[in-house]
Amino acid sequence: MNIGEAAKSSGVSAKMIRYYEETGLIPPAARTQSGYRVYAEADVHRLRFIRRARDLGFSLVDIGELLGLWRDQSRQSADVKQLALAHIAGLRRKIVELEDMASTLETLAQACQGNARPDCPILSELEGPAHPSLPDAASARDNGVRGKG
Amino acid sequence: MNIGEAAKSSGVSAKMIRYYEETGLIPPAARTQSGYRVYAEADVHRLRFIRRARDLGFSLVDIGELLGLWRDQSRQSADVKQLALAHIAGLRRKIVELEDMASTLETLAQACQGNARPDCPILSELEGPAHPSLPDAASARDNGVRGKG
DNA sequence: CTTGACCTTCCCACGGCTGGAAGGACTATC
DNA sequence: GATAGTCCTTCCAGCCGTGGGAAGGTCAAG
Repeated sequence: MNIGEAAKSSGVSAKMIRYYEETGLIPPAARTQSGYRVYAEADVHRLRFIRRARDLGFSLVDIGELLGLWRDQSRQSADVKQLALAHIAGLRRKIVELEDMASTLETLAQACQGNARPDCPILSELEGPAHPSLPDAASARDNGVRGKG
Repeated sequence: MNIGEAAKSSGVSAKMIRYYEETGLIPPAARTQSGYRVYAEADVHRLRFIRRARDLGFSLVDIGELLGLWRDQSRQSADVKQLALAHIAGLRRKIVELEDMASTLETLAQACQGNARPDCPILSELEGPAHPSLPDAASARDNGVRGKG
């Protein structure tokens, strides 16, 4: 099975498969005499695992650990759970942060007439926090949670 | 005022100030004879504007537009509002996406014993959606929250 | 034999920074 | 006025995960 087929049936692009191999997330694929990468069902299975973990927002480092636990028959489910809970906490932090931004902006947008005149509370707020009645803007910007941008 | 002072009093790092200048977000600063950048209060004011917009999650491209509107005395508040509303929509989309991830993971984590034994529904879910006992968790992921596939 | 689809490696770009190295400029102290 | 220490300058490289594309090799079909 060539990389294209493996990509199609795993949902991971060929580019990404090569990248994952290069960074050591997955072991080097077998090769044909001419240098083409060759994949077996087990490899595709692993790629699908990675894809699903990405869909759940895990970083590649986390996924490396998850793969290790997956392969380890003597693993403890507590270790997996801990990883998951830590990731959930990161997601929740990020959600709160974005929620703060969105709600602040919504308050400002509601106060903005949105007409042909220049005066705008959104710009006033950005200009300076001279509006004591409005909620604070969020301060931290990124805590490492992967989005899908 | 040197770049270090401007950085301190605006909350934007010196590195960032140079970067913003390089990318054209802000105009080139004045220079001393020896090449040091020099900043006036108005420059710091603009940097603070940028900082606050970043805190609200605006991209640098968006901030460029906001700066243009800010400077433009004949602006229409409708234009500012439109920008804000588009950004809010983006934030909300991302929040929903992260929320889906978090809730799926929470369902899985709750089903995981978290003990010394190896069996773990989290890994089972990642392995393949062939888990009839947890259909809700599986479908939450499939519901449109995929980034670029 | 040629066409076209695939594969290979390689580098570049994105956003939004952060860090560091090499070297010049300034200020304070001896 | 030498020296130390802190600031400033530019340039280069990396982070994360991915897409894009060039230049060239390989393979199957017509």
